[in-house]
Amino acid sequence: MAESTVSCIRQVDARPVFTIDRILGLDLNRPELRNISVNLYRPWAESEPPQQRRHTINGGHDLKTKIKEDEFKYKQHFSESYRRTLNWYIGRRPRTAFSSSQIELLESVFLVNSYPGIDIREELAQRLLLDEDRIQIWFQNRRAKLKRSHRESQFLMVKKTIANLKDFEEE
Amino acid sequence: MAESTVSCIRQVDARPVFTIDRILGLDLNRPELRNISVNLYRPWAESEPPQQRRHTINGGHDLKTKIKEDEFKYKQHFSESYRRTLNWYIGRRPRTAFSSSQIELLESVFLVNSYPGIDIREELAQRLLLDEDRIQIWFQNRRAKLKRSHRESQFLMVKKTIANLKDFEEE
DNA sequence: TTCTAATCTAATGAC
DNA sequence: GTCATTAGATTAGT
Repeated sequence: MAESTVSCIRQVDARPVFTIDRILGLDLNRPELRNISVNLYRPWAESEPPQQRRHTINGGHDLKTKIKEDEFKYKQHFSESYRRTLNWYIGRRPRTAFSSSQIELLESVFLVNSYPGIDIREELAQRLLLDEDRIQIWFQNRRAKLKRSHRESQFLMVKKTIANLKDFEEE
Repeated sequence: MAESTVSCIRQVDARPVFTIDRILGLDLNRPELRNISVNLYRPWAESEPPQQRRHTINGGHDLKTKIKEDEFKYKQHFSESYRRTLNWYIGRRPRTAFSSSQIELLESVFLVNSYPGIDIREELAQRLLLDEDRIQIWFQNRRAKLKRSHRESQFLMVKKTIANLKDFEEE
């Protein structure tokens, strides 16, 4: 179980009272405090990775930067398999391509209810042969898109109004 | 902000064809569901809402209690999604973007104590020039993140074990 | 390039 | 407090 991880933290936790100063005084660079790693759950990664499947908790930034550098370095030799490995390394789910019929159903549901509960999402997932997770993400992104379009139209309205005011002044 | 809410509702007004039967339960078009005003305390909202305050603090009731009561009263007329829309109309707190140095301190404190008491939270708030509220929320979300990663790694372990068992059987 | 699936996390409300 | 879910901001694939 995660018992070991938990107890590790509890151990540290168990110390009596901390002031910020004391915490700041701690040498966080000590090896036992660094490289606290976390196994990420990547269900779409089918086989065992060639490398260790570990990301440091807040190492995402450095990791990404490093990967970007490598990407630039090897850009001309960028093969599909290398990209796949990179993708796995970063740990991103492969992009799902919805079919037009799937989109059609999702859009028609969105028109009526842009916040489907778990029951509706599950039903949709079953009908469309997708994970419920994909459905949820789709609705999240769809709502963001709607909101964006509203913002943009509002902006246009304001711009128009201002333009009209200017015309009025010039008359 | 009001613009998006209004057009959200207008969309429903258009009454498109329903594809999933369960959605039919929602009828946001009923007039009695509209124009329900509940003014909440949103100190970060720049201007006062145009309506009168319907809830005032009086007697032994605090604002939250009173709002809860009214919410219960109207619950039968209140669809979940309408309530949500209403809340967003009233306004969320703008998302706080922590600086990397703020995150750094927060993380270093989290490493040794993931449940800081009010005294430490206040001290952190003072140092980081943030509200104590933000600190508390940050720790809540950080704990949730840690827990999630634990769950995920456990799941992965189970998957691995099962895979190993299969390999063993096939030998 | 644009559009959008995916990710991360601050904020919220239910319990 | 946890937990699920949201919005907002971003990253990255087609």
